[in-house]
Amino acid sequence: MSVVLKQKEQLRSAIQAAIEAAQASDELELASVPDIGLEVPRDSGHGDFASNIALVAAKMARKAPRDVAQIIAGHLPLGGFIRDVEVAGPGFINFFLSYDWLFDTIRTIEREGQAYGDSTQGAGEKILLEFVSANPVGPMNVVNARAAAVGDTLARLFRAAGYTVGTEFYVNDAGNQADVFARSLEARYQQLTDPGYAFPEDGYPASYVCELAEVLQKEHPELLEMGREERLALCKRWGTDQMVEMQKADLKNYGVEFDLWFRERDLHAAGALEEAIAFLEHRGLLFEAEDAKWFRSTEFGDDKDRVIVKSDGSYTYVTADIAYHHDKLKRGYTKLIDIWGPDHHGYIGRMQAAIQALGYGEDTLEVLILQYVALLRNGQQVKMSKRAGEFITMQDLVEEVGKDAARFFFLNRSPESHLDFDLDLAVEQSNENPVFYVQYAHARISSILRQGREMGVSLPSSTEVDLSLLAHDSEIALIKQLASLPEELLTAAVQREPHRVTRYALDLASLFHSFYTHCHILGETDSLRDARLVLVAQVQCVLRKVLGILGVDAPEQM
RNA sequence: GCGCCUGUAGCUCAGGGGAUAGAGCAUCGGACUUCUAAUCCGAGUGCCGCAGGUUCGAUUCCUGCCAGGCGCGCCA
Repeated sequence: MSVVLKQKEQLRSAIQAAIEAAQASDELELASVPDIGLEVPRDSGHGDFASNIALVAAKMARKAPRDVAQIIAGHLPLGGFIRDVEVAGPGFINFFLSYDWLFDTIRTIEREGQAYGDSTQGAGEKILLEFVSANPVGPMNVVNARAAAVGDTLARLFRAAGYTVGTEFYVNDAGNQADVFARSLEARYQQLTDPGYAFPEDGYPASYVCELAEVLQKEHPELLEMGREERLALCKRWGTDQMVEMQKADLKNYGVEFDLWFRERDLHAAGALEEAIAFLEHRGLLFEAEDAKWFRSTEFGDDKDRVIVKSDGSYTYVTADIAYHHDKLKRGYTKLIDIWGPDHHGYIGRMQAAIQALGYGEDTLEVLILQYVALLRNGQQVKMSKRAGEFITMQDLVEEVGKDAARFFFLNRSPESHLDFDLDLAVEQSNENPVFYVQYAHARISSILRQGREMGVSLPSSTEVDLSLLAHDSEIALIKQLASLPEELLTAAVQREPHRVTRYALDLASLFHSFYTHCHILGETDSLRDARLVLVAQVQCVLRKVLGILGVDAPEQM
């Protein structure tokens, strides 16, 4: 259990005992004791912890909140771990604790290292996190980049929270768009020998298709000898494979590696669509109308029923997706989380319905919808046109601003907020760029420890130093921030809010920088120097931990 | 028309039933003979979109409205 939780539990029982004592002496009359709320106040002047118990209990006690607080406070034992108590504001009870819990925090981090902040909350739950899943017909865009950052960091947060996690990229290599792409590629291939060859009306005009055609010509010169159908099949297979490899490389370059790249065509080959259809048919959830086969998704709360087999006998996108999600569940995952772009939110209802039709609870599938990303340059929104092949790809972005800045920027916003990505700011190697601010804190600590070693001062163990020397305001604030990590990480995971981690990292870096200017280390007396060395080593450990969750490098020097 | 997201400082955004609503940037003024000044310290800024409701207490929760973005295919 985290130090903070342990502290809260102790306080809770102390408050409970105080209330009981007050009742025993007839000062307070309560039919029952409400939940005892405890929080770490934003303003450190309000103590280490504060409780609103008196405000909540006031009505039941038929007394003014401040009076209730006063009575409870009067029964709290001082001198032990509670250093001081005050009643403040509308009736808060503020607790000032002895510093032991802060020193405990330092020792805990030293003992747990990179495991500090982890929990076992998620034990027993197997989460499958599917994200990005961009069509294998071209380069990824900036929303894909946002999804990649959010999904990857969520996966890391889930692992830290004790969940078993699988990450997957669903490759939609069997649908319409793959066919359009194949025809485009085939046409560009033909045009290499026959410039007059017609390019499909709905084809992809972008130049990467031409470049791909040239590679294809070298690797598969036999294509011209084939029949058209066979030729298109090869273009589709080979072309989407090329795109997948490119996407894989781009994502790796961005610090994101999936456990599994799941091919839609494998589902088709395995007969999984037919199997899913038969399953639904067997449960009486399909019907025929207008020459097509429909899934009665309205049975499970969807707006309208959905076509599963088109009148031409082919399948819709949702058919394959049902089969895919069925496959995930059959692999033993207890929770499916999909991260989608904003244009897919209308799709949630039918997939939720499908999951229930397959016999699983309505909480099984959770869909997180990201919002759009607008790129700004010189304060102006960058206009993009996919049709014209003019758009900034994920790779462009990573090349321009770097992996660390890109990830940090995406993760610095709540997932559901529309995001303005300022390219000029992200690329700036200056104090304006928040990612450097955090990395700089890490590098500064490395530098101190390095110079200490050069001076023959090695890092002592917390048991060898007098931690009570850490009494400066900036030191106390810093340790409190370290103490709050476990709860922050857990909340970020449970609420699916990775931006909490960037905020935590920025706050920690800020507290460290402030400490750094107020407190020297290597020039101080041995005992103070050693205590501070232990402190900054733990700060560095935590910085490395949170940067690792964000997928951002923790440099030794800058 | 229906659905989703958003509306908080000049800008970009956090926060969230409770104490004086925060941060970064921008603006202004300070701090380097000492561990990295990519840093720190200080200063000002707010009908928390509007109107009702619930509550001891609402910027936060509920309802309605207004504004911006997006979606409502036998596309994916």
